[in-house]
Amino acid sequence: MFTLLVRRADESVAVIRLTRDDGRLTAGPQRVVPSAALPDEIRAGEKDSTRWVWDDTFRWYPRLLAAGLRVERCVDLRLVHGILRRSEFTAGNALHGAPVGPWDAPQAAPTEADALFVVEPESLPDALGEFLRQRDAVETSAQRSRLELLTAAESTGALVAVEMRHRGIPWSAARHDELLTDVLGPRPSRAGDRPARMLDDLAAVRAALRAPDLNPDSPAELIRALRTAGLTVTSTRQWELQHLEHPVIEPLLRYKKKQRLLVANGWSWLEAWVRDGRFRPEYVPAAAATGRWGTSGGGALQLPRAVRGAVVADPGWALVVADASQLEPRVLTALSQDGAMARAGEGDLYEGIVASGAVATRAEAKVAMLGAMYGATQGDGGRLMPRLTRAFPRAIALVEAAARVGEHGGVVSTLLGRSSPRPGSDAGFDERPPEDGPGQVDGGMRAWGRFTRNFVVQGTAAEWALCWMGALRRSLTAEFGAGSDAPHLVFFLHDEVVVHTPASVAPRVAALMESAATEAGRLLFGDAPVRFPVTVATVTSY
DNA sequence: GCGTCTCGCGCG
DNA sequence: AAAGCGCGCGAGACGC
Repeated sequence: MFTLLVRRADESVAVIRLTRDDGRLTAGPQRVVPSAALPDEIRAGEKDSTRWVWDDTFRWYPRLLAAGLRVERCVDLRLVHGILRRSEFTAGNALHGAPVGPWDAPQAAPTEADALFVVEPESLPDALGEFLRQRDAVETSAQRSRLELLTAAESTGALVAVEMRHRGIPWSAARHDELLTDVLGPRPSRAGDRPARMLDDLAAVRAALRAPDLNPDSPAELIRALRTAGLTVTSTRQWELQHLEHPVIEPLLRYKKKQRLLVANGWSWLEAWVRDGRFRPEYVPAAAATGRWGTSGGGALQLPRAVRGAVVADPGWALVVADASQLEPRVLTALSQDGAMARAGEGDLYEGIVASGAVATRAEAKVAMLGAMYGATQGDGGRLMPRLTRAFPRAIALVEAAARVGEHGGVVSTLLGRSSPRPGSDAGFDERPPEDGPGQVDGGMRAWGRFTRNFVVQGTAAEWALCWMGALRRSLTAEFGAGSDAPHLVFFLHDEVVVHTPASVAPRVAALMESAATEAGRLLFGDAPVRFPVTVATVTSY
């Protein structure tokens, strides 16, 4: 049922099968095979539907994919260790609160498929012992089924992360260049020169401020020039500038917008990150404490809408884009079992909140919900809180309780058992919470309360998204296989997925995305009367 | 000159 | 209309 793979110092691989005897997990004999025999091991294990156990998916899986292999299920010991060590659901177990060790190492950099001569590092120490400790922590937990689901979803997520990088996002460099040229003007022949359509804005800015040598890219210089022109500003942020009355504002905001596009996603970005028609960001599971993923390389987490048009399906293929509508408030509804909010969410959640009479407009409903989940105290969000509390007492009580725990240095957990770090500690367990006078909650602790308030919602939403993606991956494989001509995930961003698919089967892919969302809701929340609708669009360009 | 911090802004 | 969560990145500012 499990097969542990351990890479040894000489690059051979130890293979250990683990089976269950009278409910006890026991390790069979260790077989050592040369690296070159690993593909055969994988093929044989996949036939038996084994679950591969390894130290770090990012060390193992890129090479397997490069060799044309695919793995259905795994246990990523490093990721699971990170969950179990912090989880409140493992309290009392040896893993709970264990000191920082080799299993807390950051994710291994993915191996380039073509770097065939790089020496593979040996596995993290005592993988078998670590796996048995993890199984013990899960199986003795009072919340075993939730931890089983979370650790399986986390590990499947790691497989998806490596597979998405392997396939890459189809990216049209020509289309990207057209988009840039439309907005900025043609690419300057000399690197470092500003494109033509920025020079107009630059000249207008300099003229309006009577500062012929101004470099608006320097906030310090810009703020001095704005003050000299009689504008009382404390920063050069867009939202502070945009409501000022001065001839410089319009060209300055235009300039800043273009500068941002040029610097973050301009031609140098294209050259750095797009190869052979594919953009391959590295995904980092659980980069955020809440379990949300991060990315590294190319800023895939922040692809501006302005350049998404450069994501273009291959000829004869399509992109099926799905996003979960209003995911976080729906997760809060299900977590808190707030009946009134569940009724409001039968259609568009924000319209439903308006219909409940709590607020007057959809925009207010949205601001109020975000304010509740983020801990707004001022502005429209803060102002609307009392009305939201009256209309949806259970939902609001849940986030308020999470905030109180954080304000007093405590730990909160997601539905499936990912627990928040303690304040003042990156690693999460190694420092005591700051001294907290009786009844006194200072600004720092109030900020931590906003973090724990949001943690339960954002973290549980991340769990839903992992389950959604895992269910989608499974159904895609079941229906279409995993060949190079089969539909496959190419992008994931918190509550949004993109599948690249032969156009002929796009409608079927869209249906699978919707049923996977329903399945994710059932996995987490059983029969709770909360819908998780997804908006699906089939396009040739994202 | 180099590493680190801060700002500003893109995304959810 | 602006203030409240989670990220990554580039450029400039700053400290050594």
